[in-house]
Amino acid sequence: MTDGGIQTSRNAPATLHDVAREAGVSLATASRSLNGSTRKVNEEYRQRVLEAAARLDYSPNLSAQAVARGTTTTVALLVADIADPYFSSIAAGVVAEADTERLIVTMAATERDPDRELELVRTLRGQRPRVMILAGSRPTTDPTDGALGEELAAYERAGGRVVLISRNEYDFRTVLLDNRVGAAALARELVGLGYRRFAVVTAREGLRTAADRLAGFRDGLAEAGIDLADDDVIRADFTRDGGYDGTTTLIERGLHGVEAIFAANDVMAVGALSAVRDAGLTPGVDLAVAGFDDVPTVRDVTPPLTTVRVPLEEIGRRALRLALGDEDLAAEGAVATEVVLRESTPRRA
Amino acid sequence: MTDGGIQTSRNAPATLHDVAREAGVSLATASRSLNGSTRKVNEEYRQRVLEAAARLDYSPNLSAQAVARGTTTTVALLVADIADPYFSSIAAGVVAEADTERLIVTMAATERDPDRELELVRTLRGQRPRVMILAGSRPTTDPTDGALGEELAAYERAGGRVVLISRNEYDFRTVLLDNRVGAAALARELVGLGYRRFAVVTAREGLRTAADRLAGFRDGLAEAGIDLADDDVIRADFTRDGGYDGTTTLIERGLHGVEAIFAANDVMAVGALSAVRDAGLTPGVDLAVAGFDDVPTVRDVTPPLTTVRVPLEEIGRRALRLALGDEDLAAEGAVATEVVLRESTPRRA
DNA sequence: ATGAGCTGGGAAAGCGCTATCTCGAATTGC
DNA sequence: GCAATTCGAGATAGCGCTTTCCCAGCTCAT
Repeated sequence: MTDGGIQTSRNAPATLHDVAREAGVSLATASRSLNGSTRKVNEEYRQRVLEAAARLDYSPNLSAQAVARGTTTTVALLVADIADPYFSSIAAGVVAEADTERLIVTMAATERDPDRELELVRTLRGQRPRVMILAGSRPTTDPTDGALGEELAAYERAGGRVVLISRNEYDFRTVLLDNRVGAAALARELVGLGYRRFAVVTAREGLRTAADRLAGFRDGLAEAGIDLADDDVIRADFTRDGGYDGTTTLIERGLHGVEAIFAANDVMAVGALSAVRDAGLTPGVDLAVAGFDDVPTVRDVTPPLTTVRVPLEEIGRRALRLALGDEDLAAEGAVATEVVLRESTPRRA
Repeated sequence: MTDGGIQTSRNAPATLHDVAREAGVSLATASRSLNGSTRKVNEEYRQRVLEAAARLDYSPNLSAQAVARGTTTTVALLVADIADPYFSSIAAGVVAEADTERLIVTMAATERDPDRELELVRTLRGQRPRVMILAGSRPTTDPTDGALGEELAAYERAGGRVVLISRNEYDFRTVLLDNRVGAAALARELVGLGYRRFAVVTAREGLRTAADRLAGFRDGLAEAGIDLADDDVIRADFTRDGGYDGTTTLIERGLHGVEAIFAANDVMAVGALSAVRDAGLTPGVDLAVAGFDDVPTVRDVTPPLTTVRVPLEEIGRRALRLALGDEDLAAEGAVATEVVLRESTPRRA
């Protein structure tokens, strides 16, 4: 063999069978000793097995266990984009909670493509995960024509548990964030600070989360008798660059008295901040900016960003607990959000 | 049964056996039709099987396949903290590359705890992943006393592939970033901009990556005949808050002429920026700040951060390709880094 | 003593697949 | 026209486990 190493013989990993032989007990006893089944096993035997396992560096084959038991210890998590702090925070929560339940998380990225998402669900279903968590909003109109819903339903029929994060489109358990209420509260606060003329930079038509936030913001303004002209709603990608571009567009076409920008999520808001600055204006002074989510970085941008706090990691944890059948949670309703005022929206003189 | 739903009978998922029966062919033929084995199967039969599979909403049980084939399609990825942009960027790269290879990624977080890391490796080994990627630096002194190395070696002996990212402690394939060279280049550039007195905010003793970056920075300064006093090296957590705290400490104890701070990674640098500001100074004007990594957010902080770009996502992709046996990569050596000068380190008058 | 009732180890039947092997039928060569 | 091949479907032996099921050896009440 061309394997250059010394003693690098390719040993197949030890099987339970090997352990049993090494310990001089039956396969059944070895199995029982190593995973605490309902049945007791003589302490002396147990020790022998444990030692043999350690000696052989045994590691149980999870696939085989899954096949034999008919159930896995896997959680599947789908997000739009792993590098986006919104999703990575949620993912961190899911992973943390999974860890306490000794579950393993498999992750995939949909890249905001419904077809991809559907395909990923199909593949991941093959893993027979105990739970499947889908984060990230879907288009309000579904180009795959309900195929995703059917796929998920089939998965649940087979004993799986689906949890949706912030998308109440189908009839599955859902962790809802109060996008609408949060955005309304933000609008109210901004009005309270003296702002009267607003523009909104949001996602292109058809993204549920973005739509709700816009609607909520309108609600809040309406309470104060302020109307948001359609012209003052700019559509762009739901990303940092989208925020930048949308804001640039807004500024170039002329602000016409707009005093504050509401960006439908924080990464857009951060882009907006940079766009404002690049246009030669001072964010917070010439033009206020507010976002939504309170992702970790927004307290470190300048000026620190006013936003609506969403407990992202908690949402991840909650999604998993919900899937695992914590019914208290199911009753609790939407996750509360909280307006966080920072210097990007100073009180208006 | 207490199942409240209409027609929500809990159907076990269809098995290949069911598909074969439905299609009126043997198990073997069904298997061959659904995954294109080496053997041909009559087109008419194939169609029948495919249709039956669709009708029954069949999804192959990956665990069973893994057991039967003796090999999985899984990649295990260990990172310190999923919500940290450094790791989430790398993870995004791994996931993207895995996707093109039709591999599934399972992710876990070590939370920078070597014991946890070891335990996670043990658990994940049970999955028999094809590849195991460990990102994130380890202490230079290993509290688990080489146990991790042994565990990984055992895993490789059993046919797995280990890839380390930015940690060349063991004898496994590694994606090395040129921390030392990058930091030296940064130092050189800063000197070129007119800076002469530096402080470094870095991780506590014993973190490889941080140590290399410090050493490199010293190298670069040394070329210009500048010495970095030990007093001017502040140790703190390798996180945003660590950067903040370390910088605060530095400022409180008196700057004694320090003109620029080098933070050993970007999240620390971002914390440093905030600390400078909170101390009543203007970052970039009163005190320059530079970081390392070029995580996405640093172009949006104010002033935009000078840093050393590390192609994080590319590193993730590369790690996986390397594991999969792309030997060209193995020969390529460390990943190149590049100094990116931004406004947090303006030319000194 | 005796038989009913526990204990707890071992044999073996799966779990849902893949891959080898078998073997009849169709194809080919001379 | 008949043996020698080739082809491809089906039976079956695993893969590494778990979990019945069986049964020997006990204890204990009668």
